[in-house]
Amino acid sequence: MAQQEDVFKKIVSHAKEYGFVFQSSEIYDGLAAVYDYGQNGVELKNNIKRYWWDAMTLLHENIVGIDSAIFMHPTIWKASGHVDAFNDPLIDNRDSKKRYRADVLIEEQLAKYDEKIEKEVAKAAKRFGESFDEALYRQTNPRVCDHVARRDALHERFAKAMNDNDLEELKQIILDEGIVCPISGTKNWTDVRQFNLMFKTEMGSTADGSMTVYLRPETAQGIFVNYLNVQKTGRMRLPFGIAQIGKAFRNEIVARQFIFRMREFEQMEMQFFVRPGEELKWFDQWKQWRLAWHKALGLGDEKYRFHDHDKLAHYANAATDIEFKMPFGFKEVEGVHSRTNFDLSQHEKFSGKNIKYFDPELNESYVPYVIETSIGVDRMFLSVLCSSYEEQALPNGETRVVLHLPEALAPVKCAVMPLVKKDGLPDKAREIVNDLKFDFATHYDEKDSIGKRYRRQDAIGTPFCITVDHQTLEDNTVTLRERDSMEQTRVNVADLHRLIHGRVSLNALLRKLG
RNA sequence: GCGAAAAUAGCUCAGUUGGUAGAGCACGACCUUGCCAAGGUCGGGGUCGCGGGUUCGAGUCCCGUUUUUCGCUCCA
Repeated sequence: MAQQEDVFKKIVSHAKEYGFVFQSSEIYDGLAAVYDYGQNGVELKNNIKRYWWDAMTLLHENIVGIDSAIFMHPTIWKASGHVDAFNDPLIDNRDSKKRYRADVLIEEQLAKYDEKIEKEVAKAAKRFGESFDEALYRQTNPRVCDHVARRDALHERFAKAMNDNDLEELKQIILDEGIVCPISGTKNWTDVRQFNLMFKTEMGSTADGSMTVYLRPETAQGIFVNYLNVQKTGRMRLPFGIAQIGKAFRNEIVARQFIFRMREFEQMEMQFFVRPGEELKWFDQWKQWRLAWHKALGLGDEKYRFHDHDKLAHYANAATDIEFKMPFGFKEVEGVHSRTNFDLSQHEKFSGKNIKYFDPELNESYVPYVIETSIGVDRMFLSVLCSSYEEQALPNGETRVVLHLPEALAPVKCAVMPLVKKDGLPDKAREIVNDLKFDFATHYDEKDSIGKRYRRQDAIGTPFCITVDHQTLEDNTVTLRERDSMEQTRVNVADLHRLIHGRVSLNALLRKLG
């Protein structure tokens, strides 16, 4: 394990050293859990997105894409449940280092009063031979009266504090009630803090005319609120899907593990709209399709597993994660959720608009059920990077660092290099670059020894190196060196395009998916 | 957010009891060479994360802060 974490550190260093990922605002000491993609990282990331987008929109005639805005009407987040679910008043116990939801602690205290009251009333009922309700109604026992009064007062005070979002009052209630940490048994509490996981900003430039808007915490809602626009203008029939790639933002309490959990991240989401009752069939279908998409990259089938959720979110009736074996363990890369008709029904309720789908075959209207596939671009990026990284011992006793990136995803497809920087070889190499550059990301490099240049390309995962030597000037052939095997073959310059294209195009990858 | 550790050149690191900031690699120029990280010469690059304090003097000691890593916690 320690060794694996060591490898992870090296991968993070490698990502920086070779222009894949930089920390945001580095020269200003950085910004926590925010990262920038460098010159090679952006290419790899774009290739991942293209692979996903094409797999969705080209291979499925009933899936189309959209690009919705990051800003959305704030009521959308009330409808989706994010405003309530993402707002928890939290409090820490300094002795046990445990964190609790302040409202839950107080609710538990209320429940204790209820227990006490119930106990006393039951005792009274037994003594006077009354029913429980009769005894409760009379409330003659002063101890019961006391508990009831305190419970009701607490209830009122708690409700007001929650309604006013009064965090100081919540803490005061916890102190006044003498609530202790169940673990440490102490009352050594921090202040109550609000952890709002949604970023807020103001829309409208004047102070009084502005409204609070949120940076979306997921891209899905942009699809839900547009589903009927797409269905009608695209004349879509169920089942159909809408795909979207875009940024989402979460003000995570703890964001760690490099780009695995960031505050600003990118999602690739596809919402698939189906008839009620057919959702679980489609859920299983999408689980298989999505796993096939991952496995086609050839990162290693054993590195994937499903993790079915036991505890389902309020909107779901089935959910699974596709987990990938990162250096720090199996981690969620993608989620496949059966979201029922929760989101669409909520939007119908909150917007007051009819957003039912008319099914011409059944001749009836209904709110469709939704299967969601949601994958984190950055996590996908990390899984590709981690599984590609190798420190390879060479027969000559040296070590090379090589990224065995899937060839279609590699940021640079080929590098053209003159064996020596004289005798017209650079000119010939430039000529080849000027032909290949229209179709492939092509590097030219004449600096340092040829071996060093090969290693540089290995380090960024370039699948092919093309070397121009003196023989090239005579018969127009070059050596084509493969990244993984380091083997060289002599090929005609005229064949380069075909040979490279056959290996690095997304087409080959997509065909594996049918 | 709590606790622990760390922060010195692009990278990896050294820097003694406090006394004028170093190495290797990388980078730039030139020479030599030519198929898997070659050699030589010269050069650029650091207010030692940031801010205070102690001291004649702080990379070094103290306090605060930021960032990173690890553990806990959280993840609708």
